[in-house]
Amino acid sequence: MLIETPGRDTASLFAALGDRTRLSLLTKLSDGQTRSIAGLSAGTDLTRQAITKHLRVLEEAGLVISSKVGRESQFAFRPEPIDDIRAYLDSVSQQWGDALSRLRAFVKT
Amino acid sequence: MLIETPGRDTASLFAALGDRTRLSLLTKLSDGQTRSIAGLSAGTDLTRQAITKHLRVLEEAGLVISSKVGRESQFAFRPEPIDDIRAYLDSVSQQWGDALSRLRAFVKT
DNA sequence: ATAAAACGCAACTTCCTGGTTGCACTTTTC
DNA sequence: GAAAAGTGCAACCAGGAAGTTGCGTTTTAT
Repeated sequence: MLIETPGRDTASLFAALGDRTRLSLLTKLSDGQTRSIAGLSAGTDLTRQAITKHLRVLEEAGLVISSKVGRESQFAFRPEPIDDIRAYLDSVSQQWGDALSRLRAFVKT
Repeated sequence: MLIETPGRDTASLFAALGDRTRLSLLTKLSDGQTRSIAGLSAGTDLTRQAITKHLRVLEEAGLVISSKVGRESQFAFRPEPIDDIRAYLDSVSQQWGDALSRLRAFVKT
């Protein structure tokens, strides 16, 4: 059987999560509450602009969605891409598990 | 309840996976077979050195382990960190799920 | 109607990343 | 023992990422 090469978007997904600030933003938003940029910047030692950039990265990865409400733009968590990541982890884990099984069978012989 | 901020190493784990080349290397190695740098470089359009650098990144993240055997260094998949990633995804998903539950309960009232 | 809040855009800086090349070193192989 | 295979190390380069500052625009509040 062919080894399935992971899609390019899977890598970008991981890359979007590969930053402490973004990870923390996503963790906050995962409680289902919608937050503005100012709200997400409060309590951070970063600039509002920096937070904005990170949010755009998360949005491009599909992990977050934004909509303008009045003068502020609200961001919300979007869980769908998480499944893609799980799918990759599962495929890797399964291959690894299969290898272990074969190894055990071989040793027992 | 406090929102648990993800550890800094979780971010580096994601970062290590946030590259197509590294993702592909890890996918190959996840079949349990040990491979040399030359073996992993074969079939790639990249230099052996580039592959080496990627392998070092994976190794620092703990996703791979290496050992010198004669003149070549063998790399093997290391599944433990995968659980850390799953743990993060689960925590995020659970928070999200809880939020949905509360929302449904509220609407039904 | 003014002031303040919340944001977008753009320029700029700094640092990291992905990648290459060149060379030296150690093991194998013939 | 000489050639070839497999690496490691260091320098170097281009481009992208993270972050800041400055300024203009649109809403909201007083």
